Amino acid sequence: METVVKKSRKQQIEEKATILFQERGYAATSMRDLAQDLGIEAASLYSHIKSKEEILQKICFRMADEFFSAWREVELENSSQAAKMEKAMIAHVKVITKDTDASAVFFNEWRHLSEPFLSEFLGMRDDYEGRFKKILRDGMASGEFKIVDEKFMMLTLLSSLNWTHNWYKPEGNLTPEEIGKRLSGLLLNGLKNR
Amino acid sequence: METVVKKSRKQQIEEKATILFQERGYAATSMRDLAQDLGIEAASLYSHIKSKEEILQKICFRMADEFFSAWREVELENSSQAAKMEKAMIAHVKVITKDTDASAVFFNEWRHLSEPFLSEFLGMRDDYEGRFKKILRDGMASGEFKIVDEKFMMLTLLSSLNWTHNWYKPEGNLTPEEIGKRLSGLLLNGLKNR
DNA sequence: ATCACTTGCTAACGAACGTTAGTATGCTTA
DNA sequence: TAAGCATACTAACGTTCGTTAGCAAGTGAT
Repeated sequence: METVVKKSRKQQIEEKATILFQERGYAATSMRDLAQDLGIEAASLYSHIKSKEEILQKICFRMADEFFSAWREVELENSSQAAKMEKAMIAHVKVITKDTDASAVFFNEWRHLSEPFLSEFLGMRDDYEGRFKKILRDGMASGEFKIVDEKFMMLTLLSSLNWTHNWYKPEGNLTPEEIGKRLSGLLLNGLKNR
Repeated sequence: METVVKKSRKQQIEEKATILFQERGYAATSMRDLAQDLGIEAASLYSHIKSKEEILQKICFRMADEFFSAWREVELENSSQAAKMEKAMIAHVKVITKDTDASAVFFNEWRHLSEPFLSEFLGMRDDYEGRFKKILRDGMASGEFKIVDEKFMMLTLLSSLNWTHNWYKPEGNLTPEEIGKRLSGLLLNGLKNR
């Protein structure tokens, strides 16, 4: 027996918008496109939302929240920096794969945010990247990692992680957990001292 | 003494457009924006170009050409698959760093191409990715590389390479050659049998 | 001196854009 | 039964979009 949860129209709008923003990009998606996909008139959208950009804001900041929330369990890991990094990478991939459409919008369309949202967004991104850099720094300080260019390593690491939204398929044979493990294995193997 | 090469207006248009497309995205860049940056009227652009999309096509297919051209010297490398992969990665980074703006457009805006250009573009991308996969396959067949998921590895590899356009600065302390070397070192270390 | 080419303008086209105002209908709750 | 909320409509607003037509001035080559 299934429990049918009725989604509010507002939620339906945001979900459809996420798909369209991902497929065509924010700027190339019109409110009339969105309305048509929902079977209503464009003007009717405004009974539920304030503006087109509001939808983008919701998507971007909800994803940001999820990345930060997922970090909580990362902080619990204290055995080694390698273990901590693996946990961080797995957590990151889990968030992405839970909603690849929203992730694509998050990664590709944030620049269409207006101020002050843009600045807030970039601030959060800096914070998040800083957490990865800190693990690398701590690992190098303790001798666990080779000395490498911290920023270079962080960028390479995150680029591999963040690309997963482009190819992950829930029906594929790799679970999010396994993807995170493989990526950390791959990228940390060349990094570890032994 | 400097040699001043006068650039044709058409070329100036394409260069400015590249910058704007990179900054704001193709769809969010208007012909009036572009014209204003050049100090002329929007209508005047059409004395030099056929359409907005023509500019995008030029950028995308010129970049594609450069990636394929750079591959020629890769084919000369036959000592080992690891050496070949390193050469491929260096060549790839060199192309990206020679024009990071055009690269950004190439990577992010190709979906705004109309048919048949879109299909042609995707075909070329498949071809190019196939070349990386082949090096991996050959390396695994010869025992040089560990057996891994070929597609997964190729995607991870290319995502690290392709992200460089986002952070590379010509005035930085890393040369394109060194970036390619470091990336191949990092990603291939975990891959090699030893 | 003429021709061709490059470069640019003004004016305007039809289409699409995000959004607002005002109204109507039906459902749920008090 | 009344109130309030969710939902959707038609009509239209002012703006911006990519693009075209037609014209004009300057430059370099023949």
